[in-house]
Amino acid sequence: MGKSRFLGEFEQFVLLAILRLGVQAYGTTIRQILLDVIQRDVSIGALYTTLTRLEDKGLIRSAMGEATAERGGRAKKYFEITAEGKRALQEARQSLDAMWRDVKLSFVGVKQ
Amino acid sequence: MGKSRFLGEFEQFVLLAILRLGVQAYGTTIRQILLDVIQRDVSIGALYTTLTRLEDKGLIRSAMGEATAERGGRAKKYFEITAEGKRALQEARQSLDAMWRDVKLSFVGVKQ
DNA sequence: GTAATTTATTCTACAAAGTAAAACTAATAA
DNA sequence: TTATTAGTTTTACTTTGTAGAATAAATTAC
Repeated sequence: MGKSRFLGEFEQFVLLAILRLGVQAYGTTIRQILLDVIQRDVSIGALYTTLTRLEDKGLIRSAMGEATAERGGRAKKYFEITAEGKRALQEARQSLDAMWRDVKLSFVGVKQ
Repeated sequence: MGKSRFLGEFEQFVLLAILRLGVQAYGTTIRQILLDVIQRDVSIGALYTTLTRLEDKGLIRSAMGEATAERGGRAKKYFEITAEGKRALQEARQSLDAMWRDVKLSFVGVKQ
């Protein structure tokens, strides 16, 4: 079992992107979600590096799609989050929530 | 001005710790908050490295306290967050919120 | 049937952030 | 004048973040 390290911020974003894409999460769509939702324009190579690492840690798993492409192009590699991945994501969120709790009150000078 | 990079997760935690400590944020107290609130036990050296980097990026500023210690020991270095630091923190939060939005609904199998 | 074209993944290399351990500093107390 | 105490800096290394180029495997157009 993966030595319970912490999730990096980008790793969290990627996990969340996979979750919201559901069954059709693969390189290009994940990258697009990141761009659409948080305007984060990351190179596709950078994204795959993170995907590989997340899989090595057991936080996601992947499966190659059938080679039934219509308009040319290589087969897609689909990703989904594992139970451990969900757990890691929840933990990261809980920590951040805990740190933010009460802080908002004293956080003057910046509109929320 | 600091080339608007993204905040790492630990950097966010440190900024939040400083915010909630208010006027008495310095090495030891920041470390203690991290331990109390999110059970993150980081070495003091690691913390200072991050503090230094945050200051270099203009997200916090520091000031040495008067040498009026009572029971021996060196003067404290107090930290406070800058306007830019608050902004960066807000942005990081907004991105994470945006990515989490709607995800909760499809997030079955893990108690929230 | 082979050379584009298209869609996608993998590799390589480096920068930035996370982290610990040891060294150092500057006070007070014995 | 040497401990002791409370605190900060330095050094060194691991992990994450990131881009760009290379590669792969399909389809389509001569």
